[in-house]
Amino acid sequence: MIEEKSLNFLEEIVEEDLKSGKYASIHTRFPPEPNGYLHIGHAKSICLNFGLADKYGGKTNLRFDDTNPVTEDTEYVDSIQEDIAWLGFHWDNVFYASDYFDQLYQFAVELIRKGLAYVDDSTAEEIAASKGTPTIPGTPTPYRSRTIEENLKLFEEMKNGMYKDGEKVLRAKVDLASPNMHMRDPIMYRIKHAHHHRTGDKWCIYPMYDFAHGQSDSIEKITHSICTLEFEVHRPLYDWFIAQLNIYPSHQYEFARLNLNYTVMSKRKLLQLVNEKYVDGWDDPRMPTISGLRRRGYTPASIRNFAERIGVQRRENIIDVGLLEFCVREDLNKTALRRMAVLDPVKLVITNYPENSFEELEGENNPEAPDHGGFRKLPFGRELWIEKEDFMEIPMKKWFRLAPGAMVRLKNAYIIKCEQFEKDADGNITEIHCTYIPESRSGHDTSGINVKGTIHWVSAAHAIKAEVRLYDRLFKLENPAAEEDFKQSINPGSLQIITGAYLEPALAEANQDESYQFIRKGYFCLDKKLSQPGKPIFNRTVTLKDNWKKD
RNA sequence: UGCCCGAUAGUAUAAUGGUAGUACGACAGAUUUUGGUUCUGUUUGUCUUGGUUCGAAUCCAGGUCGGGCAACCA
Repeated sequence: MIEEKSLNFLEEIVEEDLKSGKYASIHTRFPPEPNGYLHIGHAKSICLNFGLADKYGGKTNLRFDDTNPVTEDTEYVDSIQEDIAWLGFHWDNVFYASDYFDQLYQFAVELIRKGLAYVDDSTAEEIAASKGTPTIPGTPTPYRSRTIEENLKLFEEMKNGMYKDGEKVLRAKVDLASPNMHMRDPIMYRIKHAHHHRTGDKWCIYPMYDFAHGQSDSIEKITHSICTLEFEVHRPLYDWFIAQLNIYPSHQYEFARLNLNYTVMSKRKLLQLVNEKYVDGWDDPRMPTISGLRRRGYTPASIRNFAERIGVQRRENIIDVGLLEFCVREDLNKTALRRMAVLDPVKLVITNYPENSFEELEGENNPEAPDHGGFRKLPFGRELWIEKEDFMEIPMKKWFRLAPGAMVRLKNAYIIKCEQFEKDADGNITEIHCTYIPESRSGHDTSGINVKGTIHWVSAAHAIKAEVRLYDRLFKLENPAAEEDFKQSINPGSLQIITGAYLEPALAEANQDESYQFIRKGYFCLDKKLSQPGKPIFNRTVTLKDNWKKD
């Protein structure tokens, strides 16, 4: 039987609107402000907006909400488009709120003509004071009663640059006593003599969010304008402007934004991490940005699947990063090529294997793929590198790996037995001596010996050296944003750089578009920014799930 | 304090007046040449108090708790 997947509340609304004939088709939009890079929270919104349109045969616009030239930049415009495309979504149009500045100005004039807007000369402090408090109604400023003619003249003078920043604003005349603070004569336009990344110096007045967003939606005939919960109180204003202007009635719906534990999700905080060099940039692999996740090795499919699994609701939530990690493991397990890499090496000598003699073994590329994904060559010899942590001088209970006298399987090779080991003056293990069982070669094992443990290795004579970067969560606390200073909870060990890792030779042909599972260690990919031909740098995307419980 | 929104296992998310289900996690077992994958099983939940009803997670009322709103930010 086929279980029908239940709809989220927005899908229900859309289906109802389509069924009732309210709309023949739907049109959504994704409206980022180009003042920072997109993060995983935006990915949720992108998947929602584009996903809704895809599912119901509608369209989605990308619209840059660029009404504040002081914080916005084309660098962000470019990165945003790159990230959305990388996630696998296609927009119907790219628009900018600034495309509508002329139209918006006309809308404002129209409201002035209707007596629904006025120029206010008060300072920001005076306006704030006159708005009252949630429990005390606001009071009009002396400018509220200006005539329509005067307002028309002053607003045009504002546009023509006759006033300095902050000298005047245009306000909507709504209701100073409204219990909703956003209805107490909100500011529509402010003066900013600032260069805009698209309109240059054409304008010195810029519309506020409340007088740009809904109007832009309406101009584009957006049917379902989906935003996050904090804009809920703006909805009456959104509807008011549309009603007073009598323009296309777009409707706003709100959902709860994504929160992830052990990270921060505000552009302001992420910008701080970048500016104050706590990270390498917006695309640092520890950042929750889309570009960071991409550099880390996350796949578009894993992020889309994550967005699907977390769902859409109106209640506040904090998602466990473990779910994101699950999604990327699930995806990479199916596709990543298996390779061997020793991150923390110790020499292993097979004393009964001839010196200066090598043989070529084979290893499957991916046990999950049809025909094992093919095989790659694996040179084997007398001297190998293995992981330090795979040897214990005094083994603990349930230890399956190497220890004096113990036997393990070398992955895709032979069973070996540990005969002795050498230590330096400080007690560090420097060399392990084993004997191998010639009849135990993988695929041709006639030894009849069964071992519990299998470890990875690389031939010392053939290994290539590489830098490997291991990442941990950027913050020590589940909810760093709740702290007085979120930077206090930065995890000092979030990046571990290993310069002397040994990789199997097949990894010399590693390419940037592929993910690799370093057997028993995790999923890795080349760092697209720092890796050089001949000097590879690998990023750990995520560890393998570790069910082994010591003790 | 005024207005708005929300509350289902540890975390998310279903059940749309009729058996509280699913995923992740955790725990146990099977399989395994990755202590991976896969498979099986176990565990844990309707914020509270009333009301309506044959029947309430769902509808109503009061309470509790959490979030949002008083930027010339979005």
